Amino acid sequence: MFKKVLIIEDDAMLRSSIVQTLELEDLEPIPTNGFTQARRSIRHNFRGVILSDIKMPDHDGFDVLRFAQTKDEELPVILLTGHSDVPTAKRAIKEGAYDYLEKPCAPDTMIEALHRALKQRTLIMENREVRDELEQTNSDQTEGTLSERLEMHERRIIEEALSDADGKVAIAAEALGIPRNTLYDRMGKFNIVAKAFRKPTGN
Amino acid sequence: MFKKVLIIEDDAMLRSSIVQTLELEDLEPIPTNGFTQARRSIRHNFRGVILSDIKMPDHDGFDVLRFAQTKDEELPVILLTGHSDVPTAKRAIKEGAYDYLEKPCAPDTMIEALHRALKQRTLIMENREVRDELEQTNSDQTEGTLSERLEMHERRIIEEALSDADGKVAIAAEALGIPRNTLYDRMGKFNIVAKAFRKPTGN
DNA sequence: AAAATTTGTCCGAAATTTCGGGAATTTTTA
DNA sequence: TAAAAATTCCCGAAATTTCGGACAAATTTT
Repeated sequence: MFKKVLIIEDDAMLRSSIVQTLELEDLEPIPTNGFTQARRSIRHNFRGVILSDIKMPDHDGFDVLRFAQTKDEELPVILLTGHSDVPTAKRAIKEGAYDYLEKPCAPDTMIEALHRALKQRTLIMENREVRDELEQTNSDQTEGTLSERLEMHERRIIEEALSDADGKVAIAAEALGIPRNTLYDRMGKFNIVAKAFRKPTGN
Repeated sequence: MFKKVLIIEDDAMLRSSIVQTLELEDLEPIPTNGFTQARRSIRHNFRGVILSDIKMPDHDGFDVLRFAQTKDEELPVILLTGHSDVPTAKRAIKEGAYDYLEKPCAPDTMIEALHRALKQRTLIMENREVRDELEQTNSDQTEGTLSERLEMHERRIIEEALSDADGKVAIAAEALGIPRNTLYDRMGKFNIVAKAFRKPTGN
């Protein structure tokens, strides 16, 4: 599970207090004093969540939220808000903020919210990874001649076997259940050289 | 996104109030009056989350939580708790509850928490689906003779082509770039009959 | 109902693949 | 360094695959 929490808070005291709270919970706070400083950390595939004050000198929490959404639509942003700003925070949620915390808030409450956000972020990133993987393995071949597709597959099988056998043709041939000579025949057809598959680790 | 919310609440008034709140938000409440009644709805792959009172005549929220976890480790459970029971709720969170709400709670707050839980549940289920799919397509063949693996693949290609061609061998053959007769040869080898691929829609 | 098209099967020649044997060369092992 | 093993290539016979032609049966179109 992810642990990074990008903290955007101009009040130095509060900021370090939050950092301490998170560190006690084995999270990884990344403290910043405002939007400008935080900006470069906010990027697609950020492996964590954002915890931002809503009211700051230069920019407000909405700036953070909007910027985060341009970088990654599914990057959870939790806003810290004073009691009088709760309606603002609710509006922020409608615009995609993940949650808000009313200042001052109990450490427990903050940790609970962060855990939920981090869990969601982890799930989102896992989802993306698995989907990418699926797309790759699925992009096998959907067009082309039967023989072209079969040759593509045969090449892959042979290369995989050679790779597993550390480039040793004899071993690969046995694994594939064919005589060495036959494998050489096939390799010749596909312009595969065994050397390319030797020494998978180091050199 | 999922919308089901299994409500476990013995107080009929509060229960119907919650139902109304959820319906206004286009969610799908499933009201029950206690653990016994809810039990049969709690199952693996439930497409929603659980919202349960923590203090009830027959069983308490922990019973619900534990039972849910035996059915599905990743089924979010939100607990409704009186003010005096907040410490209990925090303990429940450590045991895997997703969140808790202090009674009486503002409809907005409840909806926000439910949305987060439903979003997480949706992500979890998507994750499972994609992983299953990946496992299937990945279980191609990692062992066996070269010819065995190639034949398996050839069979799949042919069946896919026939399926696309509505079981018409001539069309499938053209798509595969081979003469019709050759495809018949191959089909004979694999015991594939074209009829099996006809009429994919209706009859 | 007749005509036209498609299906499914068989045949046989040409092309390709398989595979054992052999042998020169390189790499690894002892 | 000597021996053992593996690589890479060539050959040729046996087996398999490809593919066009032909044709009866089944289906669809007209």
